[in-house]
Amino acid sequence: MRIATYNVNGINARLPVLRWLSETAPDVVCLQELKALQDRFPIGAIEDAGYRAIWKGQKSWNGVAILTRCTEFQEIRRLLPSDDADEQSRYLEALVDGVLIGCLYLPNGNPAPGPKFDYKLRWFDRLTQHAARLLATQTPVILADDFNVIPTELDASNPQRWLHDALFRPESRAAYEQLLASGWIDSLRQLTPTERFYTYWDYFGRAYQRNDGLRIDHLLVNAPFADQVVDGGVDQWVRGWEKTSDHAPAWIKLAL
DNA sequence: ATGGCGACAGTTTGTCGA
Repeated sequence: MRIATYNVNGINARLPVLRWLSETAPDVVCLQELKALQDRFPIGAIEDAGYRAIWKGQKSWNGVAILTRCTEFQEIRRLLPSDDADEQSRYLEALVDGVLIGCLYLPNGNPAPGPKFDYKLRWFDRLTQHAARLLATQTPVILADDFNVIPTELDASNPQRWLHDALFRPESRAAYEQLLASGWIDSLRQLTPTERFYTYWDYFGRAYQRNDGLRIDHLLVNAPFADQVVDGGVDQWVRGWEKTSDHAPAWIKLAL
């Protein structure tokens, strides 16, 4: 089973998403930043591409979706627990052929410090609490995300530039480390322990052409199933297409 | 700390993202 995560930066501005789907055909796809109301999700085009989908839209911002070509496809939850007042569309969870898939879009958190950074850390705490419950299941679990966290200095072309940014501040990195320590493996980093590679390049200044990027989109797997991850990578060339997102798709392949 | 660029809302400028 091949599982991909892709922050599309506006699903309706992104015809390249359909091209990427048809050319790479992942079994499961987690999308973030739909930037579309619920009834503006292009379900017809997605189905024409061979996928079923569940999605959670929102006006202007955020929005997440899970797409699959697999047989078993059951929505589990549409909200991250512990804050009923949180109205931002950032979490979806589904069971796909025996694998529990969490699709999430962690808040950016800038400017930091400030209320947006506080919201990011609170959201992260709720995620870590929920992830602990998921660890109790005996099934493989994949958390596929735009995490908006640069985990280490190996994950940015110029780490110094991001020292005071919400993506790289000590609190954000500590929250990510704490989540991993609670029983999760950063699967792409496990496959490629020492090389720099990125999933995001800013639109400005020909950042992609200069390979001035960040690794902020991650696929976490619960530790007991980490040895099932047999391959993975970033479909980096998609970032070079016209009218493309500022992120590139990242994916892993599970042996099961 | 700013810059710079792109999407969206809904009108021409503001907000947000990373």
